[in-house]
Amino acid sequence: MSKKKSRYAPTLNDVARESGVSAITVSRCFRHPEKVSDTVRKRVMETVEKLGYVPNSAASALASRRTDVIGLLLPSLNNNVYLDVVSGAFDRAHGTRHAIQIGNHKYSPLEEEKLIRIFLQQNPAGLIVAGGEQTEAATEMLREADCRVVQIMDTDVDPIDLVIGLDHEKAAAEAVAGLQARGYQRIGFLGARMDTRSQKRLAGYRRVIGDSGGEERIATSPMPSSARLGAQLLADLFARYPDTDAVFTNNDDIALGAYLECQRRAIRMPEDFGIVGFNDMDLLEELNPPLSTVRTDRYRMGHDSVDRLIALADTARPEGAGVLNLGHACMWRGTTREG
Amino acid sequence: MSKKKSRYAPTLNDVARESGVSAITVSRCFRHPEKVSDTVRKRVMETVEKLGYVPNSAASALASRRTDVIGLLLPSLNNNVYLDVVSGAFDRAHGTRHAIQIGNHKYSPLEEEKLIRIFLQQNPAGLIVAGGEQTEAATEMLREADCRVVQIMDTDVDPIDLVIGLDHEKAAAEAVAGLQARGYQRIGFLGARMDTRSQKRLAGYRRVIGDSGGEERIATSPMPSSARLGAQLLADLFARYPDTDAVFTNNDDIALGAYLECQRRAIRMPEDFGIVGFNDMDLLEELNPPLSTVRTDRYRMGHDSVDRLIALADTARPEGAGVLNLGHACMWRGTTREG
DNA sequence: ACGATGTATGATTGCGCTGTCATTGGCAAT
DNA sequence: ATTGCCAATGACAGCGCAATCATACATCGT
Repeated sequence: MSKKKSRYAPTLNDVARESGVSAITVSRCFRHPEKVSDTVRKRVMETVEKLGYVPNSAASALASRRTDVIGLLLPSLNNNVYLDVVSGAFDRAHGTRHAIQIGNHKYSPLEEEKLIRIFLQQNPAGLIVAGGEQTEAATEMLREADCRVVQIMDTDVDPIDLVIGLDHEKAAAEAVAGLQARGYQRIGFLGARMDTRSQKRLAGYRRVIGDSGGEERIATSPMPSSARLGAQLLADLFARYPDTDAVFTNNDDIALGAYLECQRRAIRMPEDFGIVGFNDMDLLEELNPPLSTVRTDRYRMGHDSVDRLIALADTARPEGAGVLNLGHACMWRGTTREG
Repeated sequence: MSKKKSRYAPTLNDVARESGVSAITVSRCFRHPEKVSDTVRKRVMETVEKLGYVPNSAASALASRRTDVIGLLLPSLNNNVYLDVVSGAFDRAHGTRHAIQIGNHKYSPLEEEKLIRIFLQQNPAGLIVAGGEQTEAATEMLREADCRVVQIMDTDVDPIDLVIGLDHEKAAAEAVAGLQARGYQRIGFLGARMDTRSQKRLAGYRRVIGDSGGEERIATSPMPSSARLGAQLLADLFARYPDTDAVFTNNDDIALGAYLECQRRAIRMPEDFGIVGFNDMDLLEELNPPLSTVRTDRYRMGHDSVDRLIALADTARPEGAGVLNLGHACMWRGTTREG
């Protein structure tokens, strides 16, 4: 299975010679096609096809001091939420000259700072960062960066260029208020891996419970989310507050665990117990009864981030800033009573 | 929100001047640290730290004609199976100088060929490709490539360098035989998106059913997998073969759909009906009853691929080839009778 | 008809780094 | 002391491309 030395790959010069133009003209056919006459461009592109020429991105990056890479910094890759973001980002980048480069910092701000430094050194076309937990230094770097930065997931962060996300506290508050409106009175909160967004959802829960003079019933864990953990958290909550009649959960994994724990205990949903999850994973709707949850559009966060970055890439600096709230939707289904 | 021009980033020369050595020595501190004396390396690294120097990967790639990028070509990003692969790959690459670059060809061999061409042009440190559905041209490129290629997912493909996967047909055959051993006699197959691997699982099913003189009961769909589709496929199967007493499914999404459809129809599992899924998603075990399935180790496929590529990167060509079968394990749980 | 303006193309240069080969100095063997 | 060798370091060139400036030619208005 020995390998041949990779054959001499054609360069810009080869294409230029073959099509009887200068190298820079070939380069222009890729970078600034509008500056080349149709006849020449057509001829060059035929040669490109014929020789199987593919631009060397390293040389291009070195000479132009920029790349077509869009960095996507995520706190986790073990989570369906971020898979959807990734999926949206790749779908949008597909077929463009842009490539998505993922970085996974595993919820570590220090690791994130390191990744930001590395990514920025490569002069990316843009950077997408999830969440607002950067270190001082990281924020500073992003602010000074020579590329656009999109912050996704939350809306209540200090915008650098563009923010695309949703209001987690508001979404949580709506969900909890919705439970109350449906007649549930002793509502608990179940949460895992209490990162910033989870904290915001908890804050939303607290606000509504506080406003209505209710008692806070909270079970959380620093562990990553899972259905198993959701079941444990519900068991924990019942041990401390046996009369709890509903829970709002941090996310759908936890909700599913709570749901299954209720089934095990033969607790009737929605009559005797209500559950609302968060994110609206696909399978929830298939359950019997289908699980109520708060729908969020992670796919679009990834997709639109890349879309905006591509659109803004060659634009003058100042415009295009702001906050884009993708919103949320409470999906009241079978695990909650009629409103 | 206007941005400052990115400040002058320190280069190799800056570090060299600052630490009183030549540029090439600084370069060596990164690329070949063993060729630099401890004292000099320590001094250089302190300067690197002090100036916040980060190597310019484009310049490095151009000069050395190689990059530290490992390409990971996948057929989908909407699938937990590949998320696990990605997760494993990123975990292994984390903290090394290697970066993972994902490509998503959406089950299109032509798209895959295009991606392979683009990736190879960048002189990657290695390439990981999922599945064995390449075009002729793609296979040829991989064979001639100047880097190691790891083919993952399957084991029964023609190895280029290294193959890491499992035997889908055998795994399916074991699962179906296991159902028979547990007393199920009229076993169906449910499958979605019938890609190569799905076909192999179907082949395993057919072989066992054929060998035992049973009747094939197959419901498939070209659509992507989902719980909803699983429910539909089971309904379809029941419509055609009402006396079916078990199903082996293509994957866990389909299995989950079938499972929920059984619940809806109040079909008792495992007494009156058996289900075996494929892949062992986390949540299956939490169901009541827990879903039987075939465990596969996608995380390790991603992880070990990167591990081998890093280990082999600087190694002479010929060794390290072969097939690594990560195996599988039938998890007999609550949706199948005792054996 | 003439310069003014614009459009298409080319020549030169250097981006930051590393491969290659050359040089230096220290040390063991003779 | 001389030779040979190896480890440590340096000088230089060039990787493939695109920014910049220069040039040739066409088009237009007066």
